[in-house]
Amino acid sequence: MSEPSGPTMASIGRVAGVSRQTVWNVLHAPDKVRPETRARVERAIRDERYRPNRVARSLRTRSARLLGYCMEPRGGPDLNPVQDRFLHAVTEAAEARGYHVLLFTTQRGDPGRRASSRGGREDDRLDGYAELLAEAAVDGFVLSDTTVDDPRQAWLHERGVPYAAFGRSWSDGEDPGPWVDIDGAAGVESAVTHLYEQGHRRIGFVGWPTGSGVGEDRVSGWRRGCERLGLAPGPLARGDNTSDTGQALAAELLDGPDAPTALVCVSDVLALGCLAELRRRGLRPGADIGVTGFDDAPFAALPGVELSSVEQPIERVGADVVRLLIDQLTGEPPAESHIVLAPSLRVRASSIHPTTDPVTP
Amino acid sequence: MSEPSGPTMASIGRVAGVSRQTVWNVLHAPDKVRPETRARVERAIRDERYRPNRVARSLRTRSARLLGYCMEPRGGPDLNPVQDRFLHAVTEAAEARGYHVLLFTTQRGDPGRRASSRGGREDDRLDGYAELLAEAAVDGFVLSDTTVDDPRQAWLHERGVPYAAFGRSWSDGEDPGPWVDIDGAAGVESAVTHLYEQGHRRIGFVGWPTGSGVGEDRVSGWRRGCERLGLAPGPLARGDNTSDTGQALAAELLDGPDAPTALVCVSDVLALGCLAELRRRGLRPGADIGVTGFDDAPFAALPGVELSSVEQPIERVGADVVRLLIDQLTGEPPAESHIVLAPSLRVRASSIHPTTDPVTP
DNA sequence: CTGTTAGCGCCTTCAC
DNA sequence: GTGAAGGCGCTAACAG
Repeated sequence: MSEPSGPTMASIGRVAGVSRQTVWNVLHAPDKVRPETRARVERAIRDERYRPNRVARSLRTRSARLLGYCMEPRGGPDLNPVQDRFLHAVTEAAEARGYHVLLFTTQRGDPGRRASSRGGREDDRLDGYAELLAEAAVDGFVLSDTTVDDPRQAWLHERGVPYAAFGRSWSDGEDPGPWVDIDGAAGVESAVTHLYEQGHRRIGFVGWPTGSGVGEDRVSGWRRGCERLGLAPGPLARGDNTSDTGQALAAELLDGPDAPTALVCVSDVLALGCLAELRRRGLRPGADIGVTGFDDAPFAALPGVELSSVEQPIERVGADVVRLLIDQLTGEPPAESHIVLAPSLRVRASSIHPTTDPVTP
Repeated sequence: MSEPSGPTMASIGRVAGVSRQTVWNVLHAPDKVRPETRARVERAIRDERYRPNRVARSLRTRSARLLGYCMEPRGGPDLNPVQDRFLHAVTEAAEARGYHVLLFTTQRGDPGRRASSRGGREDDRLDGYAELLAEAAVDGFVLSDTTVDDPRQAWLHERGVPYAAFGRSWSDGEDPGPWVDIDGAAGVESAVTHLYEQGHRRIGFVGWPTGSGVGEDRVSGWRRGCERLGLAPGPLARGDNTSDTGQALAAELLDGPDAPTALVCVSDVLALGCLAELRRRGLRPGADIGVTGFDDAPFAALPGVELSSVEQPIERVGADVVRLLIDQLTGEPPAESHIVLAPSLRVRASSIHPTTDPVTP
């Protein structure tokens, strides 16, 4: 059970014939040590394969050098490719600054207290965020999948807990803390512009139900794009984020009074439903009706799908979120606290009008 | 900078008018404390929102209660839905036993030493696994995406580092350590059986290049299934895991001497390519040619795809891997060290023969 | 049952 | 430049 516990500063000191403080100096203030001594200590460090014990360091410095990240359970088939890439980016960026990511989950939704499990009496058992904090297991949190007025932001802000979020808070008044987000409006607008260039003049929008900050942001990009290009905004249909809904909404728009020749969709899943509806009607995506999605989900690039989509620079988001968070932890002056990154359209067959495309000389 | 540091055992003891050891007893050996005293201490713990400091505990017990997991960078569009779900399952299972997951990445492939970055001189800088170990930052590792004779297993085994893997080692002789894996052969065999029941008698296989343990396991399930059903194994084609390759392989098989009426594919990505080739030829998946995939990737369920696929019980795998690992850490008697779980076929349109299906009364 | 005592490995003044 | 001493918060063996 009791492992023979690796080398310590003391053991290195013994080997090198110096005190453990000299070992510390060699590691943290090398110029304060005479070259011969330093060489001797460095040699011992290498021979013994010494590495400072992270736990002991954390206890002393009161910093675990760990960033908490809550994994939301994926309900149903997850078509969102974002979480994986984001986590990888966050992990890599954190490592570059000597931090690691600690994963956790929460069963109940909100952070804060929750009812006791025994007797129904009020209890102070704390949920995931509060628990890790109280245990001093992490120094701060990385948030993602933030929603309108996300309770987590306010909760963390009130307690002065360092955090940084992927996704703005969308709150009207308050500004709880630092975030990085994608400029969804700009992304959608670029899709509108692209479709315009492909010859479309009647561009519809397939969106989510009202109330979602992300969704309204994207709608506004569609409106703005149409306006800028001198187009009357085409018809708009809304529904929840499933491809079945997308199919129904596409049918609704195509059968409506002023049928669009192109559909800009708020998500790839909805866009996929649109593609299905086009196929059902014998219409060719791109050639007959232009379609674009948002997210650049993995399936967008598949043969037989070939969906044009707005791609989010997730790796960049992860790196920036980590920077925002760790700068707080190290007391660095916060250069900026809100970062908006521009996404870019990936053009595929679903939005290319063959005749408009100047391929043949 | 210096946070006013939350409550400690000592401060709780002061509030409750007892020594900090009594506080410890209340937490770890409640029956050793007189009920009144205990009540007083418990009340103080709640009032102060005390939670034991994880870092201090770790230092003392020499156990970080952290499991390391290396995030492999995803090359290109990742169509594999597994990592996300697996990580979530692992995190949840770990939490249930008081552990958390620590994420890290490695730039270089193999664990072990790597060349110095300065001067080319041999250096003892250690990579991700070794580093976390030397720093005592984790107690063990969870592996996934293991390959044939994965170097990580041997490396960890040699050093006596606790670990558990998702994926058997596929090594011929040695048995480096505990793993959980999916019975790929059984999964494929169930696909063969299902296609047989749909009326197919000539069943081809679309596989990966030889040499992959996972791939050969699945091929063997196809052979076994055909044999058991008294069928001569249909034609076999191999290629790398892209849907373009899948399309080419499907064409090869369908144009070959004894064209199959059904295609069992080693992966969903290859199966998707097969579906594309069928569509190109005006053949209907299911009705004309049965197709099955493996993994139950998110896109398999999409409308317009409807691919039958062998689904892996990832959540179960995650839970079992964690159990195998933590049992080692706590010195529990290892009940078993190799767990093989049965996957199950999810039947969708791509493998259902309409006339064979007894729907109409 | 309760309190005393001694570290875990590191960081950080302070003397020599 | 180098060494000595104290403490972060917890665990654990031992006395009272």
